[in-house]
Amino acid sequence: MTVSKTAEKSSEKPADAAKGRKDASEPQAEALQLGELSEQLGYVLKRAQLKVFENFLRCMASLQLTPAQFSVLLLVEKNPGRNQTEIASTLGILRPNFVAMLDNLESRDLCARIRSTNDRRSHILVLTDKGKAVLARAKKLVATKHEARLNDLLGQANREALIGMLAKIANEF
Amino acid sequence: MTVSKTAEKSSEKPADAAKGRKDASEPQAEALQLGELSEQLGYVLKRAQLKVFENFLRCMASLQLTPAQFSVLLLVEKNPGRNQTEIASTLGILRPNFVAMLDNLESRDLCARIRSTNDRRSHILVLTDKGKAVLARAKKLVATKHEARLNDLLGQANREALIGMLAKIANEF
DNA sequence: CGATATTTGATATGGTCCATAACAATTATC
DNA sequence: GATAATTGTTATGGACCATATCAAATATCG
Repeated sequence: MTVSKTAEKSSEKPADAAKGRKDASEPQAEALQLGELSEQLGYVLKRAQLKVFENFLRCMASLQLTPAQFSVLLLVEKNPGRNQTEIASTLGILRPNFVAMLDNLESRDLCARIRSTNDRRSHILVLTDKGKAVLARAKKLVATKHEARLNDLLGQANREALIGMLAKIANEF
Repeated sequence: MTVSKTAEKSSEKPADAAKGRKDASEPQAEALQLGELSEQLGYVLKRAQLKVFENFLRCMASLQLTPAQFSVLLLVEKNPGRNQTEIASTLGILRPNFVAMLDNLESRDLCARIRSTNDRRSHILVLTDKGKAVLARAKKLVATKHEARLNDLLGQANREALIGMLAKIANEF
């Protein structure tokens, strides 16, 4: 799946569908049974991921950062001086698709491509001062408005357990 | 993100990138630090979801069913006699996008559209005999080859806890 | 050294999924 | 009975993903 750009309109709520479900009375077609679907790993994973990305975009509305862009800034900050191929492949982004993404970040003066002196084919990536500042603000927003919501919902211990299990799936499944 | 259709070529491994990382010696650019990324809910969720969908497609290769198609068959089986709007919106699929999906399933004789006698605008959805048979085989494949893998990886208790937390996120985040 | 192969960033292109607008047929509403 | 709403559908555009290909630069190896 993918991130919807417009973050504001959820348009179609997964469960509870088709009718506004007012009060009582009225013809009211009864709700559909999800059945085994609610136990399917892929189904619930996807739904959760969509909700999380949606919330992320809302939290980042003031900074106009998508999850993918945020991950690039984070990785470049943590690993300054790496080239496009290294950053992209670490994030699972194919090099051709990374070009437009960098064009965007560079045009907003958040990061910069610098020709490497060792290997004049490659572009070294670094965050600009503005990029560092924006990333700092983004981190705070994510921590206070996004990740904090998980604690409210699951509790600290469960949140950590969840992240751990997801990481294990991502790495070993 | 989305499901890659070709299921076989992972092409870009997320972590451990850019170099085959043979033994030792050689210039060997050291691995990048993921840093805070590995603690980001959205990042790890997305990565896990991709891996799970990838594995799902491999398990279903013999039946040629995508996660989305599987969910449609499951829902139609559980709720026979519903129309396209009801099934689609329950799954979070927009009606226009559901048309081609049904065209596909119907052309493979897995499900059928039946003009409703009550409301001649709507199409009632049902599984064909072949659809029921295929779905039965799909369920077994998913249970034995897909979901079972979660137990091997996390254990029964953790698996149930994970599904529960993801469902909670999907519904309440 | 020099020919060949490889790597890097980039472009072009096609596929899939997602979202909106609009339409004809049918039904609901008043 | 005129108007509004609903259903399935088509058309269309955007975002994301994947492959092939290219020029420039570098690496490899005879």
